[in-house]
Amino acid sequence: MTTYANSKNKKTLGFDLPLTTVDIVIFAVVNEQLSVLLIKRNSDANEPYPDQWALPGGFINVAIDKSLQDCALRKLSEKTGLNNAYLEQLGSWGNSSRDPRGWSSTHAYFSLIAADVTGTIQSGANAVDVKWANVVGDKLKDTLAFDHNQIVCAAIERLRNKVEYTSLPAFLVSKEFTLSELQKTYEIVLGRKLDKSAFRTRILSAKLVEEVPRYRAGSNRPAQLYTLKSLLDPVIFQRTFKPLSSNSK
Amino acid sequence: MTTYANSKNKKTLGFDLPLTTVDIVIFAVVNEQLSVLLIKRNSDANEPYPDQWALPGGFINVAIDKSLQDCALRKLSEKTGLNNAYLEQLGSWGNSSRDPRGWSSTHAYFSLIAADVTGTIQSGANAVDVKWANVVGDKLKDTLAFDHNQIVCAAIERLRNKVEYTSLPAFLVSKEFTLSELQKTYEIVLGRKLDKSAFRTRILSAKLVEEVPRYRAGSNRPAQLYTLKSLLDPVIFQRTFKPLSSNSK
DNA sequence: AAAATAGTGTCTCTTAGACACTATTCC
DNA sequence: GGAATAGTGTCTAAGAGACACTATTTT
Repeated sequence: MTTYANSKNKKTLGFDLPLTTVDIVIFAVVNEQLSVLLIKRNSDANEPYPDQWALPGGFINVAIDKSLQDCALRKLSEKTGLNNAYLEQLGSWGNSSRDPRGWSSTHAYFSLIAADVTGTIQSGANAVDVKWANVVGDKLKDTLAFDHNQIVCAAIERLRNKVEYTSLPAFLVSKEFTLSELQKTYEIVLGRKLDKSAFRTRILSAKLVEEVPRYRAGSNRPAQLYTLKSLLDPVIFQRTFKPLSSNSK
Repeated sequence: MTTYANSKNKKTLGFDLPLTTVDIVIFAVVNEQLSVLLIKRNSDANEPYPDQWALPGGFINVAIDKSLQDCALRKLSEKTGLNNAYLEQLGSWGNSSRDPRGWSSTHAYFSLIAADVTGTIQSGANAVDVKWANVVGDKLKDTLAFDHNQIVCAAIERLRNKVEYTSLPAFLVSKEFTLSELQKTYEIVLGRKLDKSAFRTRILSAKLVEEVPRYRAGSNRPAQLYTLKSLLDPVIFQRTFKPLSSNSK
C-alpha cells in the first residue's frame, strides 16, 4: 500500500493539489529514422485514454522516488532496462484541462538511447504494448494520450536545436562507431546533409572521441572505430553548423 | 475559499500527491549590477522558513490558475505590477526533502525586467519585505529559503549561457537605449568586457533594434537611441561571443 | 583646445562549407 | 581494374577580436 505522508497537508494548507507526473521522451535511431518509444495505455475504462499510445511515465511515487530525477530514472529503467542513458530535463506542462481527472502537471524529460541496444527493449514482457514511432517531419503520426504530442514536438525541437551545436548525437550511436556513422546520425536527426570534411574537423578538434584499435570492415576501405571519451556530458561547439547568412533571406 | 476539485482523486488514485509550487527568478540590472528580486517570508512560525528571504512564488491555485504559465504571470504581476516582461521556463526541482511539509516540487521560471521600471517595484505596499539582491560572482550572498539558492544559481547559469548567443539583455535595458548602454548591460551580465566594434556589428546586422529619431545627450557626442523591434522573442546569434580557441587555452 | 564618449575602418585569425583529390579495401 | 567508402587538402567567405582611427558634442 502507498503511504499518505501528505494527507495532513490537505487540511493544513486548505487547498487542492494538482496531480503530478513524470513523462519521458525516449529517442533512438531505429531503421535509420529518428524514433520515440511509446507505451500503450491499459484497457481499464476507468482510466483516461484507454488503449491509446502514450509516453512512458506516470505518477510520482512519493514513497520510493527521492527526487524528480530519480523518478525519471526509475521509469527509464523499467521500460528500457537501461541505467546509464543520457537524460535531460525538458520542461513542465501543467494546466486544468490536460487530464480529465483534474488539474495536472507533468515534469518531462528526454533521453537518448544508443542504436545497439534499441533491439532489446521491445523483447520485454509485453512486447505488443511497446513500439518505436518514427518522427516524420517535426512530429509523430500517432495521436497520443493527454498532451503528449505537444511534449514530443517540444522534445524534437530541443533535440534538433542542440544538435546544431552539441555532440548529443554521440549518445545515439553504438558504443563503437565510425565517423561516417556519427555523421549519418547527425544527418538523420537534423534532416539534412552535412559536409564530410567540415564534420570531421569539428568532431576531431573537439576531442570528444577516442580511437580504438579496431576497424569497421565492408566492401570498401575499412573505417577507424571510435568511442566517446566522456559518457556523461555533451560537448558544446562555439558555432552552429548553419551560419547566419544561409539562414536569413 | 479554495475549492477541492481534486479531493476525490485522493481515494481514486490511492496514493499521495506532492506539493506543487511555482517560483520566479526575476532579474534586473540595478545600480549597474545584475540583481534578483527577493521577498521576505512572513513571521508565522507554523510555516517553514519564517522571516527568511525567498524567491517570489507559491502554491498553484487550481481555482484561478489555468496553467503553469498563467500562475507564473499572476505571481509576476502581483510582485512587480508588470504584465509584459520576458518570461521563460527554467526547470523544475522536486524531492522529498526540499520542503519540511512533505514531498514537494516547484516549477521555476525566470523573468527579465527593464532597467527603467525597477524603481517602481519596491514602492509597493510592504516595501521592507522586498529587495533587489546583487549577484556576486555566480550566486547571491543571501541564504534563501528552501532550495532557492540552487534555483537562482541555475537561473544565473542559464542567463549567462544564453547571453553569449542571444539578445536577451535587450529585455534588461530601458525602452529606449543607446548601443553603448546595451553593450554595458551585456558586460554586466557576462562579467567581462566586449569589443565595441564587434558588438555593434553583431547587434546591427541581427536587425533586432530600430533607430528612433532621438539622441542621448551628455558631456560628449550624443548617442543614437534605439528600441527593440520585437518585444517578444530574443534573437539567436549563430556564434558565441567567445570563440573556442580562447576558451581551450 | 581638452575631455569624453560615439561611431568606423583595417587587419588578422578561426572555422564552416564547397569540392576535388588521394587511400584502401572487396569483388 | 572497378566499385565503394574512408579520409585529406585547398580555396573561399563570414564573422569575431584587437586596436587605431575619425566624429561630435560639452565645458
